[in-house]
Amino acid sequence: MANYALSVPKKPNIHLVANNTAMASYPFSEIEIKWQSYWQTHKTFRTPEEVDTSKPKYYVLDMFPYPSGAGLHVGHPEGYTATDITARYKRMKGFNVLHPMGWDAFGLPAEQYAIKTGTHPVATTAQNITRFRKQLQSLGFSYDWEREVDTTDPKYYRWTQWIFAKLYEAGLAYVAEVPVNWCEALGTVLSNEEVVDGKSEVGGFPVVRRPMKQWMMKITAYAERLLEDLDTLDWPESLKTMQRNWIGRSEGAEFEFVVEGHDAAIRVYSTRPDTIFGATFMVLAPEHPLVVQIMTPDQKNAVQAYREAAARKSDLERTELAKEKTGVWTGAYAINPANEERIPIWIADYVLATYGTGAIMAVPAQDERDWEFAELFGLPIVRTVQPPANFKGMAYLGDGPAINSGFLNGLDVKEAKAKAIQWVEEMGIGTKKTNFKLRDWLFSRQRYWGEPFPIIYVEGEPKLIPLNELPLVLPEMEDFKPSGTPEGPLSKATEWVHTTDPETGKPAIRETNTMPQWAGSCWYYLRYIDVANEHVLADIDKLRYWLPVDLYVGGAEHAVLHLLYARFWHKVLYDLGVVPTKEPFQKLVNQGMILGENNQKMSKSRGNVINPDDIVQEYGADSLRLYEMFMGPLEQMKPWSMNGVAGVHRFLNRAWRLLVDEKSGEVLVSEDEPTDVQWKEIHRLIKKVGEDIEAMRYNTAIAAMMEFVNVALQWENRPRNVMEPFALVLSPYAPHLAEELWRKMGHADTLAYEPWPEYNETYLQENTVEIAVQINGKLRATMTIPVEAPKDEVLTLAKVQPNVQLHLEGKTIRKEIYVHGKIVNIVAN
RNA sequence: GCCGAAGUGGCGGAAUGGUAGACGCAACGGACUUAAAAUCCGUCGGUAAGCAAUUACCGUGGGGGUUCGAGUCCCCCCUUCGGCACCA
Repeated sequence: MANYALSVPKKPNIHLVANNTAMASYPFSEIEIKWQSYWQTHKTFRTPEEVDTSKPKYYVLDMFPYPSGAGLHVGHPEGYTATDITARYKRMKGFNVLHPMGWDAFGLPAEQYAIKTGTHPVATTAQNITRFRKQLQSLGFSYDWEREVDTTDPKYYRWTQWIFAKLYEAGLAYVAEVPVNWCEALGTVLSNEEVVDGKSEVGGFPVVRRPMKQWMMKITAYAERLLEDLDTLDWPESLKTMQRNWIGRSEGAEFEFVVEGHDAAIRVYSTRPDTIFGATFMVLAPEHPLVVQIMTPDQKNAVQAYREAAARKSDLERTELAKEKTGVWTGAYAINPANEERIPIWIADYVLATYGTGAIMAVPAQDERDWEFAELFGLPIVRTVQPPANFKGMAYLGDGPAINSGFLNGLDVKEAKAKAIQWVEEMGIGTKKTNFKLRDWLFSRQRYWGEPFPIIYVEGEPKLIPLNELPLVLPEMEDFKPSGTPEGPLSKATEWVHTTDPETGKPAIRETNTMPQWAGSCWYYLRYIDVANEHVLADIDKLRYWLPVDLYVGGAEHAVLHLLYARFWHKVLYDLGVVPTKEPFQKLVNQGMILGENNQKMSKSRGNVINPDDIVQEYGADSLRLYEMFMGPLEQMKPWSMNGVAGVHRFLNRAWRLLVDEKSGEVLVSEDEPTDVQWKEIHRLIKKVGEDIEAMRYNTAIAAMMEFVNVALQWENRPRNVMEPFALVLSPYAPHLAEELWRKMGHADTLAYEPWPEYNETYLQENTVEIAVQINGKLRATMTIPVEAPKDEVLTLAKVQPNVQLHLEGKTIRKEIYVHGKIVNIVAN
């Protein structure tokens, strides 16, 4: 999950410390510590286990962080501040709010640190969590800390294992032989990220692909639903598109070509069965099982050599490096069932063994890849869709009438497709078929620091351990070094590995792989709802009240994997009746990345990393929160600016001075009845800030508060009826400062549950308004008029403006437009 | 290559089709100060004219279009960022 481990500051930023030692500030440190401890001791943000369910609820979720040794990054508080503002706002609007935080603490860095230093991951994880919690608390986030989850806690991963067991029982978890990146020199399996150009990232040792029995999750069984239900979600359209592409649904037909001289047929998948008359050759994936059977003796050597070369290449090499098409003829022919033509059968690695049937009918005239291949090897090309007259390209993928296609001739693509499918079915050689790009999910990791599988092998067969034995706890180990075999480090815990089957008493061996980091993050949002439940993953009534998550904020890097895996598990749990909703996250927002001051990605090597602790110390948490929101729209990528932080800090100082006399420390509110102008300003602000929070336009709400303070500082008095609402609308953004002002204005309690102030339209109405006067769309004057002034009067007034008269001289007015309260446009020539 | 998002002052960014540049930063001028910091007041897209108030023209990546009126809507193109990458 949110992982900024790579971009870590070790030293404090020098220029930051030197910069603003002399800025006179309100006593932010004192105030922030005071209110943080108040909230903690009063359990201000505790969401009780039993809430008044007649009240509306709001579940605001952050992507929980990986507690790296580096501590918090300024990227974390961006999304966390946004959700905190919304959470605080919703509380004031009378919602029961669930706003939890936890730790995605399994994973590779802790294990690697353990290998390097000999410190157990349990110890480093605990340390890192303590540090992260402290840092988050120092920013004044209104989390209910009694709902914390930690994916490495056996009380938590007991349920991760339980969900795995349910998936296994449902036939959605299975064992398959899948290649891993095996590095002989390091004696370990590497993740794809750890392999660079076919060598290990560490040390540059050769890496080979080696098949191994691993757990897979049958996410493909849910492909259709994962695709369909995207339509019901309030997610960014771009993200939904990414998921749709990832799932990659396509419709076509699967049908057979008979191999000449063999009792065999090649099954192909095509989305363009209408082009079957143009199939001039066939291509099989090199791994296709039929290859060995059909290759002719004189082609045998070439075919075998090609197959071996392909087997040596990694997936990456086969796609990224192989721009040029390659392939070999098998010597065999197939019969095109549409026209009875003999067509050669080739093998080539541009056909993937893992998609469709691992074989295609090649139609070069209507497929760019096939065209390229045909040209390279001099294979025939027959157009079966008539391209437009001006068509200059090679393969033609567009619509047009079928040609050279027997019974399909003259039909457009859509009609021809339907008829071809019908024909294939009538001939009994195939059927209509839907395919997905989505593959099953490789769920095994050859690591120590992850959830153990609740699986034993008895006589080589996998079997669930009884669920009442959960959690199956990770064995204590001193040595986390790779085992030297493709087995994970757990294989070295011999006593743990060798066990007996509690049912039969037979000797059994435990699964030594562990689950991937995704497992724990797939369902953590459920556990927050009922964090201490020892009987079920979470109580169904509580789930019914709180689900779905109303707002989920996190980085776009999880657009596909985490969000797809979590949706998958959620749907499985829905089918089991464990959760009441089809989807977990109703609304989702991706925060943009924060760049360094030089507009580059923050990283240690670039020396542009900003440490939140430094900002808190220098300017206070409220300033950090405010700045993170003021930088620009949440979703956008944007660079850090230390001067910008100082700018919002100055604003908070002014807000403080608006209400507190600097010399005496006395509060400045008066009991005067506010003037019309004062009413208007505060009601306008209440309206603007409320609307902006609802729309997550946090930056413009802050601009409005700045405008308000700038105006209010000019006033001679500070009426309570204006200043109290101001403190309340400021509070979601700068909660410490707002609480302190609220207290100074004489309130004994926290403002966290004060009702959000209401604005009154009558105060917002103006008597006069400034409008623009244009001639032919160009601004020539502005004038102030009574709001209710009728059109004739406004136009008359507009025409007597000196500059307007000047521009109308010698012209004839053709048209006069008045948009009420906005603009006059006179068209003249 | 395909899909998606975005291009506005020196910078971050504002603008229900209706006065482009709110708010903030930086810069510059001034007040306060022995001095500096902090604070406060003011100027701040470009060009030209004027002592000046001001006025004219240009200006939201480029080119067309719709409209009384376009940063905003439509078409074409360019650039940047993100995702996918032989999925038949």
